[in-house]
Amino acid sequence: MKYDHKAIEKKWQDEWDRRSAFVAKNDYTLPKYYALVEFPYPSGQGLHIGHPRPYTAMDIIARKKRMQGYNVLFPIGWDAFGLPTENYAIKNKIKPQIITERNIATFKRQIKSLGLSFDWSREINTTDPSYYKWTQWIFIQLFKHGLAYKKEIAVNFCTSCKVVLANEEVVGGVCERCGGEVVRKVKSQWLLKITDYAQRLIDGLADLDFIERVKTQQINWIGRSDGAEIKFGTSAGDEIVVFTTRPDTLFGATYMVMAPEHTLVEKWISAGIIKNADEVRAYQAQAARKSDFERTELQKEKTGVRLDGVVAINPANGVSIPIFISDYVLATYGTGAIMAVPGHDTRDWEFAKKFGLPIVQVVADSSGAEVDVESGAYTETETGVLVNSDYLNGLSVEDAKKKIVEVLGEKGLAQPKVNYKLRDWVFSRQRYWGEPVPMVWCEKCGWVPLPEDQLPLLLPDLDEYEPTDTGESPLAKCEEWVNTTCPKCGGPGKRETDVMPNWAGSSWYFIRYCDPHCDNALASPEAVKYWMPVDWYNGGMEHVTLHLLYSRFWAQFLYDIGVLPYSEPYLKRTAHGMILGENGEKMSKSRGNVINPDDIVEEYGADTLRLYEMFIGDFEKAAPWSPASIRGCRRFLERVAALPELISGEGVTPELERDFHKTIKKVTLDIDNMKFNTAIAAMMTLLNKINDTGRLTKDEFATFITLLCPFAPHLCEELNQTVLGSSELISLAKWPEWDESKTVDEEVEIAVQINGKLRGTLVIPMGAEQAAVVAAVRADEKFAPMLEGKTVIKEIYVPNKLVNLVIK
RNA sequence: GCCGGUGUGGUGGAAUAGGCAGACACCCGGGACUUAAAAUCCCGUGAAACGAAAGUUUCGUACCGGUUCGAUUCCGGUCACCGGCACCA
Repeated sequence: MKYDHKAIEKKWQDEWDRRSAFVAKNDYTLPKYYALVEFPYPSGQGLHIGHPRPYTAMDIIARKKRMQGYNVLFPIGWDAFGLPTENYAIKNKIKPQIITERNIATFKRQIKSLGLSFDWSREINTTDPSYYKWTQWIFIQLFKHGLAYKKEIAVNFCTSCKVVLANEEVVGGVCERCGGEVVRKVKSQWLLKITDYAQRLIDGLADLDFIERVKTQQINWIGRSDGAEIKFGTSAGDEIVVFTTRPDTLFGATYMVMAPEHTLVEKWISAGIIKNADEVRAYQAQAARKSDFERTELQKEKTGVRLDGVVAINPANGVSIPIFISDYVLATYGTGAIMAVPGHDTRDWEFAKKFGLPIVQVVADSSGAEVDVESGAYTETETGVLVNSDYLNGLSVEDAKKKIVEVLGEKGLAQPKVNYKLRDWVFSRQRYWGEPVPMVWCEKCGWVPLPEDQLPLLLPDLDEYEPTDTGESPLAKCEEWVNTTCPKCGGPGKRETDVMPNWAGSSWYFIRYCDPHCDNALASPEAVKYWMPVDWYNGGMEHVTLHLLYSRFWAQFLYDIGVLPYSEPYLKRTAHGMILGENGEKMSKSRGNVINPDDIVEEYGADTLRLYEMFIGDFEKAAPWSPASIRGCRRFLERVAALPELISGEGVTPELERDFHKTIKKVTLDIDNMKFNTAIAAMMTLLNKINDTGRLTKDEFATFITLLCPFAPHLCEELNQTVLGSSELISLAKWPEWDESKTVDEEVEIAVQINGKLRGTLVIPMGAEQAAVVAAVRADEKFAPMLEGKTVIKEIYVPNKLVNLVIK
């Protein structure tokens, strides 16, 4: 058969559509399988050559599961709210709705050209009011349960996008999206209390089949620290509470540091206690001006100001110690104040050196010997032993931690405490192209959520989307929309003008797929119970601390309020590696190494592109694009297309039959382990063997194209129809099974070693006994002379692999 | 600095409950077919040395060392690169 991919591919894509081949069945008695890929943001650039990699991988898994008899849900949709579309709208004076529609059309055409077995009847779009109605509904539930609240906070503000960013969106001190400068600004924002779920988000990971690097990255991001809170008295009468993970070192605390924003500073200045108030104010102002970027840049040199006129008292020994403010102490973590132990903390040591503060050693090495804390902090905790610490002397660090909290705890001065790095999720964006927050401000009632029958709260149709210079949302200009009545008291009210971040819609989309047209719930409880949780979710590493964490948080919340019957949405999570440019660098316009998938589909066909993206290397690792290598995949498919010429009526050959069983086993297991590259290599090897054999049976040919079908479905459908004369879809055929006994060869070639060095090979019957193998080696004309006159002092035999004779 | 990952031919990559390193493919070289080229097919292809040849030997999985009959795989140390976090007390 001449392999004309252009004629074949469109034909079968249409045929799959016509027969609704991949539509998931709503028969909840069938065994189900839910395979999920991260739905794309339909950007103006069109599909990236990286997209087909995870899509094809999950497509192969979905197709194989379907062929194995599962009712498979493999859905797709569009995560379409977001800044790039809005920025494009501003620049080109086109409505975001229209741009989004266009981009989706392009993406859809491109994705369809790849022959992915998505269930298009369940296509969703986060910007569709029937979808974001339920995003808004979830927000209201969060509000009703006290998990959404509005607060004046210092937020990350991108000066270029003019928008507030979540901590997760600030990368290296600059805006993740545009690279613009990020400054801190105080604004009233909606926040979601993800911190309430910090521990559950850690604990939940234990039983999930997530790849290890995803788990550790989430755990590190949540950042649990076990320690204690300790109260320090002051000469001003107020108490300073600190959080520390090293309460054992309390006797070594020689000064204290508070964040410049700490409320006590303000209180003491107003009370006239602080004598150098001007200096303190100047430092506060300077710290507030610094952007995150400057803070990290300037971190080498410690700065700070001593509060003159007030001292603290170390509760362990009653010693008076000075108090400083410094921006190396963060207002947002712990209590915003620390006890400084310069002998055993690197940061405190640097600060103490700079300000000439005393450095006291309270931990010695395991032998109890003094260590030098003048030239650097001693931070060893495993083997350290306490010294200069009264009743803690001689204890290990671990024991001392417990003891001191116990002793001070009795006086009410200390208690165990757990802290997390995770902060609440800043949920407001002062932009246009997002879900409106369904809340009304009423002077009398405060913030009031819209009643459910007023959802969705539609995004008004504007002509101007520019954010204002004050950082207010463009919606604020739309007075007829802003001014409304309070749903509670009927008095005048004003709508919230900020919109949700683009992480909102993607935090629950996998639930909507279960029942995408449901109009009285996120999805019907029966559908959710049947389809959820997602059996296998593949996505990028870049979403581990954002989307993946946020969506687990929402799922846990929805479980708590009885909407989801499972608290964890995804059973299994894997991550794909990036496709890099030919030069091994990340693909980008500026580097000029971008490959357009349309060109590849046009020249080689979708089947070749699919095959190549799976063959390129280890699925989890990044791999450079190679225009030369892709030809090898095309050649393989051409040889497959030529295979029918070899079909003969003669029976199977036992050797080839064994090769088939081995290949079925290998491909089946490799797909389950995402080892697509070796699965393809196995099929290539089998094809080479068929060509060497020179003939194969019709059944064997059918088996071959069934195995290959998930990888190159168009060609296999065509061969199934034209060569085998089938009117059924091979995409829905039964997956081949192997007979274990037929995967075993009768004879096997083993390695023969003498003194651990390879000396040759020997063919022996499969499963031969050690004595027989050694005898065969001794009798062999090649090995016998090597053994002559020597004594064998040890025989090592690994069945069917190797024999090693140690001689003297 | 901390956490995680990765280092294998000219290239992408195989092979680790320790057991014939380099599967499969790309590139390259030689040959067949062709007036010629492309395509296709066949053969070769880690390096070095010896040999007329079949072949033989030595070296070789970032580097140094250890355990073992045997190490790409395990252990200790070093270096390089990639990703994440980063004054989190």
